Amino acid sequence: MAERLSKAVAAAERQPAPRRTRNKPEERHREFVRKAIELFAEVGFEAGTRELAQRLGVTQPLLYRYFPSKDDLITAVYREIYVNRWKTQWRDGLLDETQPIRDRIIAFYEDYTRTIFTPEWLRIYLFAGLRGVDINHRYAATVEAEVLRPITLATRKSFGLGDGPPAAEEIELFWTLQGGIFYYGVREIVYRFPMAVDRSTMIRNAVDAFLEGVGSVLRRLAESPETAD
Amino acid sequence: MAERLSKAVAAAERQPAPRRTRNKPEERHREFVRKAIELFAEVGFEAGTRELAQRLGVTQPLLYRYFPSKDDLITAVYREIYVNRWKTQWRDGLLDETQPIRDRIIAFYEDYTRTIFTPEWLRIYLFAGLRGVDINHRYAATVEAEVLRPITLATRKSFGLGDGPPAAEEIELFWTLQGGIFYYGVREIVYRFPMAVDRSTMIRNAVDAFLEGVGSVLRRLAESPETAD
DNA sequence: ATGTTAATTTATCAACTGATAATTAATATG
DNA sequence: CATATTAATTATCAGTTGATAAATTAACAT
Repeated sequence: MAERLSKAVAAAERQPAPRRTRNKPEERHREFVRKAIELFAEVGFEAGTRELAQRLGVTQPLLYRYFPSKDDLITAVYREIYVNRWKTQWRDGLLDETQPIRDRIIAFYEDYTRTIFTPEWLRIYLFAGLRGVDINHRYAATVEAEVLRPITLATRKSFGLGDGPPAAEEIELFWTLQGGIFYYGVREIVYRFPMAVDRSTMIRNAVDAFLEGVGSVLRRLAESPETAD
Repeated sequence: MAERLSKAVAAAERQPAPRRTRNKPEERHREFVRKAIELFAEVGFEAGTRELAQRLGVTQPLLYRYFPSKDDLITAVYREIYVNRWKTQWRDGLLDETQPIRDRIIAFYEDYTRTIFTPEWLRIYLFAGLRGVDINHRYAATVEAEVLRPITLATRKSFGLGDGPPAAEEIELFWTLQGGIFYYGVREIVYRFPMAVDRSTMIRNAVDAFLEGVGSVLRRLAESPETAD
């Protein structure tokens, strides 16, 4: 399978040295990362540096002038996707009390899924998780601090409940909603299931059912003593 | 001179071939698959056949007496995990009307997560999904037919709603619950997050909130004409 | 033009990959 | 005990991998 491909590649590379024109280092750097994201999303991190070079129309050793090792390239990929694409306005929108809680949560998930429901975001996130890097830990901590805590507090408030720091059990409850929506994306983008319900409808129904039912559980948790610590 | 000596020493020290005793082919086959599951769960499918052979205390070419190719070994691994570990009693339990719907659903997720919340099950499932094999499609079809449809129908009934075939939107609603619980396992087992809430509590809260709120959405869907098709 | 600098290429390494052929030895069978 | 069978080994191949050193050449300053 890979043999035939490599043979074709070898034939193509035997060309009389296309001798690419030079580029500014910064542009190159960004270009490398961009194409690396594309490739890693398709194949995973085992993708060869030669394959990447070929897609860039460049020789393989050149990559090592810009990244000391393949791992450093991978790190740059992480930064680009999971740090640079985070929007601080998500938190702000969730805390904007001029809007009803339902609208705020739905608007957040509409925009959030627009950001992360791409092969690049989701596939590389799962690849990273399986690899055991700490990206996922750091990202989840951000989600909890910037999204789930605000959602929990805002929801509590909308039910007329106290506004102390959210208990672990409360946060976990909203993780279930987050996970349910996230996994819709995994099914659609990663597993490539034919989805019978469109994204917006799914979000609306999930949030409606959740908000309708979460009140009773939150009330119970507010009354019972904190068991989890 | 020194080289010749070291070469002689190396030859002498080259273990006198531990020469494993023979085993029955069937046992070997099962043993290979078992250890392959272990290895693939750890490293992924790029795990080397030599590493596997070493863990089995066996030479690498021997693997090819039992599996024509590495891909055939991987297929055997899939079968073992995702076909052989499926319990038909899950469906039966969900349809057992002598029990309240809440108890049925909680009991199901308790047992189901006991089966799939292992590194082997979850990691290999994600590896397979990223690889683009059809395992995940087939498995999801089973989940939908054997779990989500029964849950949907049973829940509908418990709310005194009609009992026609479930609409896609209804099924999708229960996929959100399924995905939320599934993703708890991914966070715990794959990402290795320190979980602040134990599995049973998470399941109970998630199911309670869901059942409390799902009624209103189901009623709305029952009244409005089928938009999704 | 001329020389300097650095971007890019060529050539190459050692380690590792899945897979095959030939050989050895343990077991069952007569 | 002799012999056939086959489980398991050794040896090896061809291809791929990440990475390094040295040679080349494009761009730019003078």
